[in-house]
Order: sequence, then structure tokens, then C-alpha cells
Amino acid sequence: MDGEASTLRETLLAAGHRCTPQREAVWEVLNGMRTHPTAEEIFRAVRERVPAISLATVYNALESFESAGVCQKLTQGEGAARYDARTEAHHHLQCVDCGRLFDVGGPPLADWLAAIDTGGEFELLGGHLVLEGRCTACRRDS
Amino acid sequence: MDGEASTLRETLLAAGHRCTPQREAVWEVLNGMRTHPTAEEIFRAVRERVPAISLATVYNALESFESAGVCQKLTQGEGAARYDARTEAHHHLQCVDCGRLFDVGGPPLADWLAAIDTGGEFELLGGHLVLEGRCTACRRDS
DNA sequence: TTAGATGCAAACTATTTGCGCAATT
DNA sequence: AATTGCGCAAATAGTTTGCATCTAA
Repeated sequence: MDGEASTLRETLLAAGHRCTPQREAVWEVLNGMRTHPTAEEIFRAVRERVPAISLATVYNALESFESAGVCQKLTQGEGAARYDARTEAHHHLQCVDCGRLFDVGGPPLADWLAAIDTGGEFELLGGHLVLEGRCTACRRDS
Repeated sequence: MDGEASTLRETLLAAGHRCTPQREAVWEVLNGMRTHPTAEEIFRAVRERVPAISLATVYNALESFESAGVCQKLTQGEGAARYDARTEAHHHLQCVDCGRLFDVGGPPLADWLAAIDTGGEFELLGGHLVLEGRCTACRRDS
């Protein structure tokens, strides 16, 4: 998370996974896309470099990143899951028109969790905020 | 939203939909289940009263409720979408073990939205909080 | 050397759609 | 009477899995 490809290798190995050329390519594509891509979007981009890669391998790679703690699967909203390799605390804003997911700043969620009343019944482990809005590109189009 | 079955009929009609026995049954099941059910769960429960109902009809009914503004589709998290007929402001806690969704109290989200920094780029329309935890039943089992 | 990863295809889950018939307004 | 909804089955989207082969450690 500090270096680039070499650290990915070490992180994967530490989590009991292997580092393959396919995974390095998926990692670079994921980090290069500002909008959190879907598995399909990553697949199309990676295939330009590694034409023989399969979609299942992309899913497999993303799962190994999650397991190693360097990637988060975002399943809120309609449509396909999106993936985020960012580790700093931040929130996500999903565009109601194009479905893309953007990072936004804001106070950390921990401040809020303390104010949540679970009635003492639940063990509150965490949570996240899902914001809905319209992105710059879609505002321009409408 | 104030009365029961008769108001459902009026609400649906006002939104340009019809009120059928199937839809009334779906509505009653949805309101009778404390845990926001999936379409499949509603289907199984409704079939006990209306054995000939199909899953597609359940989806169709839920869509008409959404269109009429009396039901909300909750698509966060893994697995199937869950449906909520509650209209008061509240948050949802999803159990990481069983996947069920529970209502929890807490400060309204509007207080928070003001603190979110969208960089002036987005039109912020709304959002919701998704909490993760472990429900009473699953805590007992583990 | 060997456990784990790859690529392919098939399976699977959740949801939507097309069609002829039936029921609601 | 005219729509709209119904039930069925097939289609679709997203994701997972089984299997034979290959490769990183």
C-alpha cells in the first residue's frame, strides 16, 4: 500500500495467496481507474494487456485482494458490485443516472455509530454511508 | 399508510395501478414481517394464502408499491434485495451472519448530509446509512 | 514438488420479460 | 369494454463453481 507492485506481492503472500501476472494487471487497472469499476469493467480493461484472461480470474483476483485487506467490495445500489482499493476512511456517492461511484469526504462514521440506538439487542460492528446524487458528467447531459 | 387495506387500494389507484387480491396479500405479508423480507420470502409466505401466486407477480406487486411510494427496495449488501414498508425515518442494521435487516433508531441523516464534502461537483440528493452487526438470534447461536 | 491459480464452460441466484388468459375498473 | 395484472416459462445479468492444466513458491 506504500510501494506499488512489489508490495502487492508481499501483501498477497502474507495472506496466503499467490501473486500472478494476471493479479498484478488487475491491481494496476483497479488503482488506475478513478471511478470504482465493476468486475466487468476491470475485465475489459485488463484484457487489453492480458488478452487471454478470463472473467472468473478477475473475480478470483478481486477476492484475493479483499482477503488480503487491500480492496473493498461495494455492493450497494442496483447492478453489479464495484471495487475500491482505497484505504483511507471516506464515503461513497453513487450517481443515480450512470451508477458510477465516487469518493467524497466527510466526518468519520465512528462519530455517528455512538449515537445509534440498537436497543442493546445487536452487536454493532460497523457500517457505511451510501450517498445518492448526480455526478458532474450526468448533470451536464441533462 | 394510515388505514390498512382500503388505503392501499386508494394509494395504488392514485398511482395508476390496480389493487388485486394478490397485491393485498403481498402487502399484508410485507407489513406483518418484522424483518424486511426478500421477494422470495414474501413469495413463500403469500403462497400459503394464495397458492397459485407466482414469484413474478410478487415482484410486480412490490414494484407497484414502490411506484406508489409506500414501499422501499433495499439493495445494499450481498444477496437478494429486501423490502421495507416503513415510512418513518430510520436506519437499517444488517446481520452479518443471517443477512436479515432490522430497524434501528438514531439521529436523522439530514444532520449529516450537511457535513459531507462533495467538492461542489455533485448534486447531493440523499442517502442512507447501512449498519453491520450481529442480531440477537445469531449471537445466541455462536 | 505441490498447493493454489488459470481458463473455459456450465451452474446458479436474483430479477425481468413476453405471451395468452383472466380479472379489475 | 378496455386495460391492466396474472401465471408460466424463458431470458437475462451477475457471480460462482467444477475440472483439467499450468505455474508460482
